[in-house]
Amino acid sequence: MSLPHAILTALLEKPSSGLELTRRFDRSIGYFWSSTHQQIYRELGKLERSGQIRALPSAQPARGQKKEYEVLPAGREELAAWIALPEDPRPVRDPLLLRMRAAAVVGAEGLGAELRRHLALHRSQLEEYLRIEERDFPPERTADEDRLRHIVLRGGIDMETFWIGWLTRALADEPVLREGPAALDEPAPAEG
Amino acid sequence: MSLPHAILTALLEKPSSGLELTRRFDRSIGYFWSSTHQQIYRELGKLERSGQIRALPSAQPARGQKKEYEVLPAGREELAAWIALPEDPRPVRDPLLLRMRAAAVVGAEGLGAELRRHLALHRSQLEEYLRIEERDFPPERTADEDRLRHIVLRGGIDMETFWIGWLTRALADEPVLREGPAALDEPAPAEG
DNA sequence: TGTAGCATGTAAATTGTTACATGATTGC
DNA sequence: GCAATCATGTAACAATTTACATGCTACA
Repeated sequence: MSLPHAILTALLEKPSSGLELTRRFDRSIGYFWSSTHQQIYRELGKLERSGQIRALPSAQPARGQKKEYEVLPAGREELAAWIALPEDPRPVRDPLLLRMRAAAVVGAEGLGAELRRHLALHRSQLEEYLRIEERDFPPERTADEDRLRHIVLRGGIDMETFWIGWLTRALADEPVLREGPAALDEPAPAEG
Repeated sequence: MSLPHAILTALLEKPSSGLELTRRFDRSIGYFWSSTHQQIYRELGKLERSGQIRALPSAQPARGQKKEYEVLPAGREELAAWIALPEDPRPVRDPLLLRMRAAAVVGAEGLGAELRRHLALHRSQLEEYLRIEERDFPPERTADEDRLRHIVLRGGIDMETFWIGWLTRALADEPVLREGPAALDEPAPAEG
């Protein structure tokens, strides 16, 4: 149950409206805690009612009107307390690993193509992380927050590297995953 | 939405009752698709009503009585079709990375201890996977299903290895994570 | 004035979690 | 008989996803 904490973190980094938060949950914060605008608006309402955030005075209370929030002391305290709270790693729940296990009983038809597709996606995500690293974390920076944020980004980099390595090795080692994605002289596969 | 597929896979590997499935979702299948008995019973009901599985004839329909299920052809087809279905990797949602990002704005008090705790948990999980690998996948085995299941297990091994590497490096590099679990000769540091 | 895009929301359905309830079987 | 354990479930709630609804602003 970390969505409120993700929102508090984002708002401490920079006071924002719901839509601005939504956009930041598509990059930045969103790289390790994804969310949608529906969840965000609902949670902003809860956080406001519980006195952890407030709308900036300038904001109109009308619908369709931009409404910016900032974190109150109670919210900051809640966040600091949460950081130290013991919480075990989530049990893994990964559809791709599950599909491969299923393939062991009903056949790997079509799985090789999916692995190659995922490999491309992870490579592209890794490239994006590396661009961000180059842009935001030049070697000379040493403020505490920068170093911690850099470690977080390295988490993303290492995770993508893990997927790329695992997928590459699986495809290289395993003959049953080597079927072509579609014959070259057939019409292009439809995309939805 | 993969729980039904996880159950179909588990039942194809071996027809089972709800409780037996629950136990296998605590190890084996559960290493990459976790679930609880409540979800499992609910889903078994749905799968039975939709004709993808059936209770074995021997099973009594009484409460408290063991009831074993097996997969019907429709279930096997559904599973085979699902394997080839394009499905993007889930967006990451990791509380530990989020906590570190939060620590960059409100301070890392207590976070180092959590990282060390997680490091120990991941090391122990890795050891378990390596024991399973040694026991179930000796070098000479070469059946298709065994090789695929071995690749899945290697996914778990590589993932734990990634976490261990990232945590180790973070703890080694970052001074603000080096606080003791509680200072031995000081009162607990106040935090504003 | 109409339409595209910005911005904030509501509603419903699904999925996942936590706590509890009930019946059967086994060993004492 | 009774307690422990096996086994199957219900109920209530929380989190997440998907689809839709509404109001504002700019601009052609």
